[in-house]
Amino acid sequence: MSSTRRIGTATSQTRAALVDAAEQLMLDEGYASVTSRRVAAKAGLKPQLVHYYFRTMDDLFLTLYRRRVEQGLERQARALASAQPLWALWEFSRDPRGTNLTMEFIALANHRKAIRAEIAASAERFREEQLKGFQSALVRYGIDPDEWPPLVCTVLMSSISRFLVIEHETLGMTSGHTETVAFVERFIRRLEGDRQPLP
Amino acid sequence: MSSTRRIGTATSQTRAALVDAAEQLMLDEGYASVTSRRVAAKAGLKPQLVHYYFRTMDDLFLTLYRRRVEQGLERQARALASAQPLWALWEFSRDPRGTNLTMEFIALANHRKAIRAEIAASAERFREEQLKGFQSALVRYGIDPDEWPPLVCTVLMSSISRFLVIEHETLGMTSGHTETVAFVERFIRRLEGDRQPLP
DNA sequence: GTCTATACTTCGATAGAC
DNA sequence: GTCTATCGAAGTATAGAC
Repeated sequence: MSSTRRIGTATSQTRAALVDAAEQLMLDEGYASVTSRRVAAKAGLKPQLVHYYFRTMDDLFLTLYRRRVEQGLERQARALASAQPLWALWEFSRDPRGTNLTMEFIALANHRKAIRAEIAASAERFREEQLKGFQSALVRYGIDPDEWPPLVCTVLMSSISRFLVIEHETLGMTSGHTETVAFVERFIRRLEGDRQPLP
Repeated sequence: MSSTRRIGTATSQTRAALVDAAEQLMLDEGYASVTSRRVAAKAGLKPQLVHYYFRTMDDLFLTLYRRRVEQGLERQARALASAQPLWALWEFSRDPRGTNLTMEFIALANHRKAIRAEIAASAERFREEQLKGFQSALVRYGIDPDEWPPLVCTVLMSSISRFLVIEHETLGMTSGHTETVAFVERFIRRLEGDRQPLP
């Protein structure tokens, strides 16, 4: 299948530098700016090196994406295992950096099938883990699952946080944001009390 | 300022055909596929014609966007003026075509400042109109505005509908969707009863 | 007013030098 | 194992022919 060319070890520092540069570019200027030339320039390297370490640009995107998913799942797991899982997940979901990257990947997925499949799969994993966390938390708080199904709660929290971040970070919009945040946090506070400072 | 070149009347059929082609491309393959060459190919025209009718690609994007905004505001106004404004707005917001295009433009806005400003401005207009509609509707239904602020309701409905459309249309995800839709519609039904078929 | 010939830039990717 | 010289295709945009 693959030509005998290229090897590029997985532990190479150059390789890692290229992934870092790609991530930064994607955040700063969008996925369309993540080209072999611009990534290399940002890392202070020659453009051809991108194609040495990654057979195609899709390879680079997938490598970057998987690295992010690992970090994200780990952070989410820590949030869900904490003393105030709802507060922690809400804060985690509102982190602009994560959402901005995710949105870029979703836009990218629109015309890159390999990436679309990867994102859909990982999104399901995030949701599954969230669901487990919400289920046990809501039971613990004595919430009636018929009135507030845990699955619905995870979808609601994801959609609200994502939407606010997109509007604010990408468009600079703010109208209705503080009110909506206060609204959501009123619910969380009823169940988990005030947010406790982390150790 | 502008060179003496190009005129391209606003009523030209060729011009309209290019905008149509751009819109279709954007929906089918994402904004990155909206290039002068591909737009022209889709319309069965020479690539250079794009630059005759639109000085830059940004011009084309803005023309397309403004056309969509006009249509969207009109449809939203009709929804809000109808007998069941909450049902109508919920259905309007869940229309995949509108959301898909909007998401593409938001992604595009990430690295095109002229477009970012335009989108932010129009998003505020949509929200303002929605707020007015929700305000009068919720008053009519006897809802306590301290418990359910109309502004928060508009943000909630927008975020949930957008999010579901993105997940479903772009990623093919469905987990939790029917449950969440049912959850939202239970609220709407309490206020407006069953959805009445349109005349 | 409408369209074409053409310039210039940047893209992804490969073959081959060290 | 690492990097460079180079190619062909595609991008935006302009000047000028009809």
